[in-house]
Amino acid sequence: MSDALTNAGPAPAAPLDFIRQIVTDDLEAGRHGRRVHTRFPPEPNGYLHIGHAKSICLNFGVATEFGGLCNLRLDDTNPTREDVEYVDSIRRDVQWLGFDWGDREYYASDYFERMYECAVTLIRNGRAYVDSLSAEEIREYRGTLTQPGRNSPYRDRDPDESLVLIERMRQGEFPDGAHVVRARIDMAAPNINLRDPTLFRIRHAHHHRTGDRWRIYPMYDFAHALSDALEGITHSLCTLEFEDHRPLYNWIIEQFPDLPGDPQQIEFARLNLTYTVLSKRKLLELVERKMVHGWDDPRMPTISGMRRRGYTPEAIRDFCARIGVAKNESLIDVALLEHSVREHLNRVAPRAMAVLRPLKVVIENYPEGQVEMLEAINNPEDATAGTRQVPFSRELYIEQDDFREEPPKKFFRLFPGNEVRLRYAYIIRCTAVIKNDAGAIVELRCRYDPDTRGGSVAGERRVKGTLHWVSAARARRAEVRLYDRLFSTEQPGIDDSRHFAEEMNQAALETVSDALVEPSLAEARPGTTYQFERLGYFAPDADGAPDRPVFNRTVTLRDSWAKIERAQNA
RNA sequence: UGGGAGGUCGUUCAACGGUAGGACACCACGCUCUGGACGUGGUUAUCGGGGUUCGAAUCCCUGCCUCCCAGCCA
Repeated sequence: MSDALTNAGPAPAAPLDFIRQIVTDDLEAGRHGRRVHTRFPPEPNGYLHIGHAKSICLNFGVATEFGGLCNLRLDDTNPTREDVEYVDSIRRDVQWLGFDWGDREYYASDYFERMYECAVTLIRNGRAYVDSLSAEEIREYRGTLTQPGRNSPYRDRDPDESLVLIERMRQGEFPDGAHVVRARIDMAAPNINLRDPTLFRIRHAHHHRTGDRWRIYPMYDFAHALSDALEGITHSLCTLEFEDHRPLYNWIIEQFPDLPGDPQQIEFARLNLTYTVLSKRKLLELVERKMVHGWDDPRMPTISGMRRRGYTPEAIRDFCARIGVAKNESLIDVALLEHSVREHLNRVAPRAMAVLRPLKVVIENYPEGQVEMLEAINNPEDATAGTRQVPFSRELYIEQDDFREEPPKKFFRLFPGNEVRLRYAYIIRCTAVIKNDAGAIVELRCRYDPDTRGGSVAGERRVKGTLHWVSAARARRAEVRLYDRLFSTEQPGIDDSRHFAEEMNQAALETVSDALVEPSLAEARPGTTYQFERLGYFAPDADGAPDRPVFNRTVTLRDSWAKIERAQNA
């Protein structure tokens, strides 16, 4: 990973968000030994998505801005849901986003032994016990939101007896659910998390890292607080739904004052985005029910999906900076994400010409068999990007949308008798329209003006429209996948009278199998996103072959003609 | 109806007792060999009611609305 990119981020710009404000105050007050140490703690039970990107940018951003460190911690305490495939994808995605955790890649499972010892300590101190109620009984004893719970009959079990039981639980002597280790706090607490929360449960399951060494696994609240303390975390940033857990988090931390860290948990609002879902459960369901083609389907809001779609790490980081961090529960307009993507891609994407729905054009007065190489600018926003040669010939293809036999108002493109410029080439005039027996337009006859060649000073004549095109003889056939928003409703799943999948956008993927692209695109490989002029940004997909490239549409260009047309039709 | 949290332009973030501002979106116009980009201008907001204060989005009281919590998930 390059140093330049490592945990890239500008100095914090004023004003500070509330978390950076807290960190600033902590530093000034000399808290946490004047250190800043955060962590990004995903559970490896799914792929990372744009919501995680927010958390990643926050945790790594805060750490580097304040001269601290951020750990990557895989929170792998539930072997029944987790998998190495997810671990690998998480490492890949965080790195791709541009963040570096150095050698601080930790796993909650590395701490199982210590967590076990902590549980034993709590039992010895009378702060925990082994409960032998069933899951259903525990639920009944817990009470309700408005009624206090009741003590379990095992709550006052002799610590020595609990000690024997926890050891036997560990040895695998009991089936799942037979016993559980619980903290002894307060069954009447108004905060349900304090009503003797479970610390360890029995799970006869194979763990992706610890194998079959353990038959009991710690619960989130216990594992998370201890992991933070063990790693010397100072600021433990998490989402709002854990606000209720903070008293328990603090309780656990207080039980073990000898641990290296004295972390404080701070909660912020998770990201919600319009026209998509950002819950691992729902994303997993889409994958498992094969409603999308895997976690990295370009329609998915996953990091890997966005990467495949052609989004850049810079764009995603910019988006995360723009949305800010607060405690308001917000729903961000996906247009903001698309704006960040366009803004970055506009600066860096090499331009090329491609025709999605070809319409043949014959330049009647252009010599048959002649091929002329025209110079095209690779990126008008970047002078260092240079130029390339594009072949021009008598037979071309333009976009079907760029011709209308009967032009609507403000239609600047080609129509009978009208002149347009062919990008980097000549001004042409449409002289005839050729149709098949069914009346469909199959070909245009045009004449060009040799004095208007692109780039030449002589060609100063002005026309309203400029069209992109490809040479019929030299163009390559390509498959283009046109992606759009995954859901057709702003907040899929908000209406719980129907399943969220019913709100999927059936037009989110349209495959164009016979697009034509300029020859230079034959070299295109995944990793670079191109701008197809006047159409949008497109990313080469690994599904493509040299003779059959495949491109994924990242996002369209802003299209003011589409707006005009919509207004006219309205 | 227990506990926790939150209400500022359409959306989102800011304003830390002193002119409610930015970004996105939207609407005009200009510019353009991408109807892209860029430039200029514009519309729109402090949840309601009281109070404190010279002055309140900010402090106090009160009401209303929204979200989260009853996994041996995280």
